[in-house]
Amino acid sequence: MNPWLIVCQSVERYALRVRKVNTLFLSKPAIIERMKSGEKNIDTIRHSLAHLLAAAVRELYPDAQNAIGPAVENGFYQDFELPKPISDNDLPAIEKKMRELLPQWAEWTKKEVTLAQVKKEFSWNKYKMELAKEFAKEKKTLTFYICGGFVDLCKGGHSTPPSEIDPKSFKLDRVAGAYWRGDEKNKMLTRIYGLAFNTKEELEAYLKQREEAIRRDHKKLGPALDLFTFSELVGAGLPLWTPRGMILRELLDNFVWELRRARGYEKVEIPHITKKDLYERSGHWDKFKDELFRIKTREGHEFAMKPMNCPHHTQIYARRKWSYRELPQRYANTTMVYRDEQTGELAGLSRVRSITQDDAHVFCRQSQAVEEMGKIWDIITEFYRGCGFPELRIRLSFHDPKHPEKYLGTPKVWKSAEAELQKLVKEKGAEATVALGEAAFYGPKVDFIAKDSIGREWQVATIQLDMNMPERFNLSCINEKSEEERIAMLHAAIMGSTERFLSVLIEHFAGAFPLWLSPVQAAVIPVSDKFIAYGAKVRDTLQKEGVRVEMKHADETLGKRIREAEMMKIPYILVVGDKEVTNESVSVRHYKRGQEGEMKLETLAQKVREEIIKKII
RNA sequence: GCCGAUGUAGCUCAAUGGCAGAGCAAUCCCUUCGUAAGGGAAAGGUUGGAGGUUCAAGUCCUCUCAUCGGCUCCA
Repeated sequence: MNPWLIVCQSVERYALRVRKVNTLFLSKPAIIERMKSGEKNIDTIRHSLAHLLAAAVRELYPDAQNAIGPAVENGFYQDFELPKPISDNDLPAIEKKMRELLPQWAEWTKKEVTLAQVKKEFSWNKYKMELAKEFAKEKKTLTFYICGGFVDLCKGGHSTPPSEIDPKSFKLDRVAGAYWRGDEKNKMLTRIYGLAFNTKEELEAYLKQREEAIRRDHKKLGPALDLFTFSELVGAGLPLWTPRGMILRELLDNFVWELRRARGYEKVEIPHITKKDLYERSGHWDKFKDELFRIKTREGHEFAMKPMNCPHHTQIYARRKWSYRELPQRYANTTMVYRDEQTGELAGLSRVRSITQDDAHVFCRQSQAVEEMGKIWDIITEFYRGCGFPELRIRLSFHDPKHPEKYLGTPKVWKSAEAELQKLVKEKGAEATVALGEAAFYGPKVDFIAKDSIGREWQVATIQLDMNMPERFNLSCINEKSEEERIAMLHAAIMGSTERFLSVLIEHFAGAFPLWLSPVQAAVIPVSDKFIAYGAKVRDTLQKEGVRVEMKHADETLGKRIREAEMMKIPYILVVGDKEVTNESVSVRHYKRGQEGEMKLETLAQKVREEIIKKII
């Protein structure tokens, strides 16, 4: 297999894994195209630096075997099997060696070789040998690329001589583990990541952006703003929600519910456990048994914590026979699901074991499916607009017509559903990319991708058409001809996972939420405790308007109390003293707009109320 | 789960194998202040947990839990 393919596949898997769609990732053909063209570009520089890294490591650790080393987003990496583990602390020495070698790397030499020649040159390196044998089998030309006396088995893609690379434009970043060829069953290699850009300035800009991302990290900001916490006693991946965090969660959930209610959704509720029978029927027991938290009753019966809600919801639908006139049935349910994720995968709120889903399922005739999807679409766009993501990128995940066997349902059903989805996109005046082969086996999807304030893209919502569940649970309605008709089912989560959505939201706003979402919307600060009575009046007036407001007592200096309110990112800081008492006013300081001066209490209350209702960002 | 790193007071961080410390927060006292840190006192610890080496362990070793960066997986 071509090492580039391995790289590209792992890059794609990475993108999927974090469900973060990074525009900087090049598609597989694009990388290969650029490598082939040999044009001077950043990828060839990065690729060359990977060779240089291999050479430096081989000099410092003569027993090291280098595996593959491609260009990736922001830089490059090289995998090694090392006699002794190394850590980030060893990177400066390797980096120094790279810079030392750099001037000697003035020219690339390409040499076509036979398998015998590879065997001779790389007898010490089982990874290169494995690749070479495979290429030979596939009748590919084997090539050596030599630079600065360092020979590597490589497909090519080097234009700039490394000696021309600015030594300050690259930097070794970190050490990580990676499986040989990305396969869990294979040996774990040591991967050294490097950063590389065209210029020193670009590298510095990237490092700065990364710092910005760290500043916004929800794992730090969440506890700092007192939104959630973790406990070692409770366990990894099980966030605990504080009063302030709960305000946020409820506001978001109510918003979703408001949008749903207007479109005919009804609330349902389900237990968090079930007999295993439900998942045996749905097919999840077999396929996902490793990820189920299982429970054995004292009588020996096996139960499981629910990892999803659809099977439960199907049983609400299945409680009786339905006339086609009563469809669609739309069930909404915000509830937690539990998945036994691998500990190494858990990360803040982005990946947890107790996941809140704002889940909804629509049970409808197949002929109604696209119209219902349109309604969900509207909910999604309105919701995300209200949360500060005015523009969403849309991806239609369709089936791969070359492999009809991989999908449930007839090609005809797929074709017509997909054609209608295309029509829907047009009706909505949206643009969408079509991703063939990205559909679930049970139906096509519409995926929504949001861009955050520092340019990162996140897949946030999806609408899925499910032709599998109705089949497995024999869900139907009685149609006009008095026949049993198989229905369709839609999965309609808006936030998807509340936890994951909050992680994106916290980072998007760097914790400074829009007014309507702020757990505390205003802080009243009396200049001294002579003004506590008036402060209380201000607080009560705003509270009557539904504003979440706190008063900060005067046992600390004014400056300090303002600082505390600022650090908690409270939108309105209202200072009251002599002048304000006389004028029935407040002195307004806004967390984004700064000092706003004196304002009549009445005027402020009205203004704040309006800002909340209109969900101004 | 795998590779690597980290874990000291609520938070941020000190401490050659030799008496576990500072700032902030919390508490109490003084201060009553006009837009991002007023002053003082007292308190806060089984150094994540368990075991081991040593005259002596925060420091070295083993196991374990948690966190971070990756890998693998994800309905």
